[in-house]
Amino acid sequence: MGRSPSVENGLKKGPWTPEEDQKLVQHIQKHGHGSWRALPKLAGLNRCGKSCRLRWTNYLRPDIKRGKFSQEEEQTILHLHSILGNKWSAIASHLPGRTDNEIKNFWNTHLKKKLIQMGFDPMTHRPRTDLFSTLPHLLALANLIDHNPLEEHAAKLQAEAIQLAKLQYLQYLLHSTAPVNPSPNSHFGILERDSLNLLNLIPSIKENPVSNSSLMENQTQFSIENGISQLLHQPINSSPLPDPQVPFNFQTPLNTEMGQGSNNFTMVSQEDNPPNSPWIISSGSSSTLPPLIESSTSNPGDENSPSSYGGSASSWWPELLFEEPIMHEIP
DNA sequence: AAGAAGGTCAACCGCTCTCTC
DNA sequence: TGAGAGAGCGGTTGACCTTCT
Repeated sequence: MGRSPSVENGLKKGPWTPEEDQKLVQHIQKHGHGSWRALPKLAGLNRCGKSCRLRWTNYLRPDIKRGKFSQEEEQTILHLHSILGNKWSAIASHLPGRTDNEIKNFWNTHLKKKLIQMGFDPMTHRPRTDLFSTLPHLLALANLIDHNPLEEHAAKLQAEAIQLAKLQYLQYLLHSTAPVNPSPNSHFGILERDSLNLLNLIPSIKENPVSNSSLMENQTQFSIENGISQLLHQPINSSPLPDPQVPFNFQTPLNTEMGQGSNNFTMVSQEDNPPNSPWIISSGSSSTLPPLIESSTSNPGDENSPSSYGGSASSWWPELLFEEPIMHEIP
């Protein structure tokens, strides 16, 4: 493994021999490493100090833990990576006996691939923007009973995604059900019923705290709890104009029709969206279903604009079934 | 059984950060 | 305050290993 031995500037490179290891260990045990640059000469090694430091910290240190990563360690890495990103040394500091190099390798060879296979962006830990192509994963994860750490992590993220979509739609409904003088016979009554039904879904977030820890620890990411709190404290008859305090961006005209049939949506990449919004689903070419969110960054016809994906809302959000077309008025 | 393809991981490279003078 | 040296970090490489065909 490693590289073939070579000599550059009189210094040896490549794999370490047992003799070299022994010299390095004996020297450090006796004198400490001191200056790494000076160490090779003092230890009688024909290596550069950097190579010695790497060999010691990644392989020879007595407190190094070898062997397979446990499920607990795997879970920790996933969790920390979702917060810290590729800060391997920072992640390693939370895993006694594991080196940054080892964790980095484990990530690149195992976890990253698994996340990709499950439809997640390994950098953001969010479902990839092509939501409809990853729908099968999403649905499969909903039925997970296996408590594999990765699947658990994935399930949390997917649950978070679904709950976020629900929250977005709920807020849309709250805005759209803002009657000045509600009448029991008006269409608003139906929409209020839908809103209440949606509100009933919310406790599932509290009961099943999705990625709470990571979201809470990473203040730059959207917090579901904050979203709920803000949502539930918002007056029902609030202005239909977007509330800057609410992390969703509702600028959708409300003279759209809730109904059946396929609808096109555009998933807008996370990078294009406000920092508080993990992603945005914007309206696409069809208007038979109210857009969940109108994205200001979406520009149909523009080549650089996000791609459109066909799909029906009820297929990716099975709990929200529209039994009858409901018209609602422009506030 | 043998070659190909893909996976693994130790080690290197180059950049950045921190410390000292 | 700026320059230089040393240390640390993340990305990449490439030889060996394992699995597949």
